[in-house]
Amino acid sequence: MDRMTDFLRGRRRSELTVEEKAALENVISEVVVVPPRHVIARRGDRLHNSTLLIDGFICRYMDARDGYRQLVSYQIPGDFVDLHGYPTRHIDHDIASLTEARIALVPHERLDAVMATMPHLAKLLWFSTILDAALHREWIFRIGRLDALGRVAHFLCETNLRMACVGRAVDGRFALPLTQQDLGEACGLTSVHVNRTLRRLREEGVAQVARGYAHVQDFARLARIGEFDPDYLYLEDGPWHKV
Amino acid sequence: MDRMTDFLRGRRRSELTVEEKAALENVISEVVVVPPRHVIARRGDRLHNSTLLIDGFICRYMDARDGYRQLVSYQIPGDFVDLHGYPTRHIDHDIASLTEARIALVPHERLDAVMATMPHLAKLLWFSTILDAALHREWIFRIGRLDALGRVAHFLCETNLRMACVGRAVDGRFALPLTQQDLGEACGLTSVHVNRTLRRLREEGVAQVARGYAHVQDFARLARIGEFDPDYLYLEDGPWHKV
DNA sequence: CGGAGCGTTGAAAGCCCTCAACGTTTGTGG
DNA sequence: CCACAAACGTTGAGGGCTTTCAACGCTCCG
Repeated sequence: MDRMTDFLRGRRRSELTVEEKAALENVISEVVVVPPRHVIARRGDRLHNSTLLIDGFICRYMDARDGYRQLVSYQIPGDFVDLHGYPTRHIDHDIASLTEARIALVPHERLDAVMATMPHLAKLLWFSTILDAALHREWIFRIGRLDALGRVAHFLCETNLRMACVGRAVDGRFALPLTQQDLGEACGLTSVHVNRTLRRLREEGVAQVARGYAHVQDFARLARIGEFDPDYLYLEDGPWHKV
Repeated sequence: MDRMTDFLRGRRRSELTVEEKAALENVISEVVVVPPRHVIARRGDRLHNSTLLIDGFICRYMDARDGYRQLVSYQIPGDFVDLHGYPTRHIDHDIASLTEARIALVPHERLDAVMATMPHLAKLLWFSTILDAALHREWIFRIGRLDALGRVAHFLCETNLRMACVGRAVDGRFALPLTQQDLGEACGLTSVHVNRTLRRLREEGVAQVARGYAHVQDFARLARIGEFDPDYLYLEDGPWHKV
């Protein structure tokens, strides 16, 4: 079925035996399709499954009192959406689809079996939640220390590499189905200022974002603007290390 | 020796058998003392041990180009400092002590043994790294969506509960050995503005921070200002739920 | 073809930063 | 125990980046 093909694809420390690959396919109980802009889970929900994203975009966010929200993460194909809900049995933020999304359900009992019998595979699952935490830290840095131009640039660098990693970016072009409002919620900016910032990047020939797609024309310059270092993505050695 | 006494203390999902407690004590190979304001590990280092903080304060941070830094986390007694370095074997940010700190070293081979033979305990270790990620998400929210007053208030709420959890806060009073510069680096503010913000909290009788100590006088109001919901700390039912 | 959502642009206001000066505390050595 | 220096804390004034508010154009889909 190959529904797990993109899991940890392109990342270091992701060597899997044949048995482990088979075991991974078998943790999936079913695959469901979620419509775009649909709330998948809410803060406080109890979980008995975790979900792996096969296709589409999903975001995780927290609401503020004033009605605005803050994205804390987004998931692309190959990402577990809420594997952290396995040890906690509970989620502490909201989850919603951005596009139509195909997600695989993974019952927690099956993960218990993996923990009990396949420690190396269990460690890889743990690793994938730790990648998430590494991304969170980088987001703290991005929002806490960079100005608007840097934040958007950093966001685009990260997304470009993550998409390339799972074979969904070619020559700096990739799907980016986020509105300027969404981008603002990810970067701690208003949609108006995101608009002005994207215009600057466009006018300087660094990157273009329009109609659900992004085109990074000058990755090196974008990375400089965003003080971006791909270290935290734990990428395999490959063409991305040249940037 | 009881060096692990504070690990996951006061958190849900932290029920341990006698054997597991003993195993936890045995993962420690040695205890070392680190002087204040001392760099413990640097971005890019390879790790063969993880460290548990027994006493003192430690912070984790990332440097920006302009010389400023962004704290991404700080650890108090009972926290693992870099357990995430076990699955990754590598750290992606800098770690330094704030005060003198007693830390326990945990060789990764011993964690391999736990993974292979004690899946329930392994799941608790995983859980503790997931608590870290939950804190990261809350920091993203804090910095991305709150103004200066809210950020500092949220920070104080979090610290108060975490310190209370390990028996180090009484009646809203606890050690806070961070300078205003440090607080700024944690909240994405300058030390000057932290100073003005603390003054406002002091003048309104909500909280006082001075000389390495904090005193939260009105937790409920502080929580309202900081839009603080303790859900993400996974606290046991207890007096903290009254706030 | 019409409407709703999204994107774009301008003007003005606000929050936080920068710069600068001075007061206070802490720690060290005489 | 005192003197001194360095680090930390405090306060004011001015400037800049981002937000807010408002209007209008564009795109996409029913």
